[in-house]
Amino acid sequence: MPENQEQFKKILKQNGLKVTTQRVAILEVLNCRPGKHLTAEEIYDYVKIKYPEIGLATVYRTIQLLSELGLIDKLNLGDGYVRYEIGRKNAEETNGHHHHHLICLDCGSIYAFQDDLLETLEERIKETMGFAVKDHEVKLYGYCSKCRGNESI
Amino acid sequence: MPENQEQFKKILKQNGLKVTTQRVAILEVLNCRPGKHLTAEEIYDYVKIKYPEIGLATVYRTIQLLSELGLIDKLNLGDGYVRYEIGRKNAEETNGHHHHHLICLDCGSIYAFQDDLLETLEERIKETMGFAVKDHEVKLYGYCSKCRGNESI
DNA sequence: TTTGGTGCAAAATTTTTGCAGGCTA
DNA sequence: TAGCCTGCAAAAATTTTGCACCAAA
Repeated sequence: MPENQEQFKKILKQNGLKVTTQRVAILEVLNCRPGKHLTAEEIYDYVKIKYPEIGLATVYRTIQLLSELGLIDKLNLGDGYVRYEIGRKNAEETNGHHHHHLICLDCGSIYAFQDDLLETLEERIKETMGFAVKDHEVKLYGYCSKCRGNESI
Repeated sequence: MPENQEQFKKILKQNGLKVTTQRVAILEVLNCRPGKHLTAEEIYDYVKIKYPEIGLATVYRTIQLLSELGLIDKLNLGDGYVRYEIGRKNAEETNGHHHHHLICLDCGSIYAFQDDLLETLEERIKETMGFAVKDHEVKLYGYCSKCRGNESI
């Protein structure tokens, strides 16, 4: 993550933005938790551990900024909270591949999986509807193995 | 929609719920606009045309109820609003098939398309992860034909 | 030094809840 | 008639904004 951090600073500067302690700290929180889906409030709580002076407004302003820069991804998992996670492009592990979410209707657990299955679909849509797909988001709702074991659904 | 309305009343009764003017009116608003994605406030405005006495709280309570009954679908199109549309199972036209959304990053238009492509994926997930998929939601972000014509993106 | 960024508090939004009265079954 | 449902208003919860001060470049 040190190299990741350098990358981040460069991106800020390239966009005429300043590198502040708060911005680095917020990205760090998300970067240390790939695959975690945090709400603004949760990010705020984590950042406060290291920087208790930070304000919630700054968290909101920063995640909006990071989201626009494509450094973090905004998620709506259907539970009424807007959530964020480190951007696909930045998380080394995911290699820039899309990943999607499995949401358990019983226990609420969220699992990630990767798949490039949609590529053929996206091409077809471009041909038939003239719509050029740039990004996608897939959510599958169902019951995870744990919950399927517990009860008979 | 008259037969649809009978069906709706039956469902309410089956669940021990009462058939009220407000509930019928709200479902009617959504039922008359298949494919439209309305926010609670928008639903409220439409219903008020016929029933000016209705309260916003009732709209919220009712859409939550209708959503639980599966009569309407909750949508998060990423624009910060929670939206609703008539449920797949009830909209005759869609035949109960899943439909997904194309969201234009430029003009914000939302198009629907149908596809059963995910079925093979869902089976694979069940086998490999033990996760039984019951429903899915797919959003594709990109640029629609109109916007692609206007500018060179 | 200059400009953008931050913290705080207040405001704005969106959604939920409590309660007295009204309507369905 | 009994109990669910509604409207209103107040409360909650989440996010945005204004402003004076502070910090990065």
